[in-house]
Amino acid sequence: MGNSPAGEPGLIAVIAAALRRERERAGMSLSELAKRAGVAKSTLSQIESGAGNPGVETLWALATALGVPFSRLVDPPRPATRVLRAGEGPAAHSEVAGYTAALLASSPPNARRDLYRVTARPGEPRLSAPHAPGTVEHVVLASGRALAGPAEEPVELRPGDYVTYPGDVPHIFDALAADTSAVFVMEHI
Amino acid sequence: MGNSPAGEPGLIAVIAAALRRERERAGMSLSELAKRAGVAKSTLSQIESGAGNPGVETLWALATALGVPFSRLVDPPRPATRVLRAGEGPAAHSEVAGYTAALLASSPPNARRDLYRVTARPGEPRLSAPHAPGTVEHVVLASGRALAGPAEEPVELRPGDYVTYPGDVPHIFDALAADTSAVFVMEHI
DNA sequence: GACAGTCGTTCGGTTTGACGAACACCACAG
DNA sequence: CTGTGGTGTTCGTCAAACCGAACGACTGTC
Repeated sequence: MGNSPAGEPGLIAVIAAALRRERERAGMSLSELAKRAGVAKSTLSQIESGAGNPGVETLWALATALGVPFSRLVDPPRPATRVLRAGEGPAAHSEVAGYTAALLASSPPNARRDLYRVTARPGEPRLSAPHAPGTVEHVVLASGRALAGPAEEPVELRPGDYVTYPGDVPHIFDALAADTSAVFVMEHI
Repeated sequence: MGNSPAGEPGLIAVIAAALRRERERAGMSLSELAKRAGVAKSTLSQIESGAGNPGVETLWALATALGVPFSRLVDPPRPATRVLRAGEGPAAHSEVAGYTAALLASSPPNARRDLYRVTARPGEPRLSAPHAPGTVEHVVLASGRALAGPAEEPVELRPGDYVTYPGDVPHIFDALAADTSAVFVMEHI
């Protein structure tokens, strides 16, 4: 099951560390967490010590007992300070007539939540095909005016307005004024 | 391991469905996926049929072979359309002299990623104490001018500028012009 | 000091997940 | 009709995850 490219900690090591970290953050003892999760504390002890390959139900029980999402136990963190100026062309950006989308940030692995800056010219509505099921989009209008949301029932936005909607249906972003810009957050849940 | 509140599908059923869905979306046969992931196809067959409690390493191998994040196999989706107007006071908002922060969206359980809209008046810098370790903040300036980032080395932002930095150190947001507003994304990774 | 209450660890026994081979099924080439 | 290559399934074996109990260590309380 070669998923440990030498340098990396390895999956179960990550889980072990995350589990202990979250447990201590929650101020629980090993015994207490084991009891709450309905797991033998011997099992929990072994998992935290990095032994073996726990079953998903076991891990799930522990995660919910800790009150944290499952993914926090498997995806490690990662910080850093980064600046991107208004004009700069970032990692990835798409551009069609009068519409530019700049990818500001995305979370590994395989991008679960992406942050975009969008600018659009009026008169050229941007219709997006449905994304993967479970996707959700958030839009905050920074300037101008726009029509955004599901294609069937878009919402008119003014600066500061916010709308969220499922991303797995066709959706639209249509600038109604010059200098229209917005911040997009796209979650892949 | 009572994690199936009657109405819900149950964890392993969710995994089974998600696995089959993702596999078919990737256009892979059961045999092919099994081989790529280094898993016996009998094992994969049983998992997809909803049998038993697969190990995390097995699931991880399948997820990476499918090219999808681990969490997509365990966390089911959830949509909804919601609008919040610029002036509206939403779910939660803090307000100190000349500084308002409105919580636009947060992801359950226990908020892993929050979306804020912030407006600030110049001359009243907002210094935030460190958040939980692993927190990361993203800021996109919508209007005005501001100094934002880690307290030791803030960055001057103009409309459209973007900065990201660790949230577990003291950080600052200082408006430099009237009508300064920004969009905040706070991740708890 | 003796006791009760934690903490987290280690030790047999039972349950069960992962494996490989054999299986039935279908499609197509010969 | 008989291979040959593909699908996804079921079977028996073995390793291991999970469990409960027993363990030593450490902290109070009477």
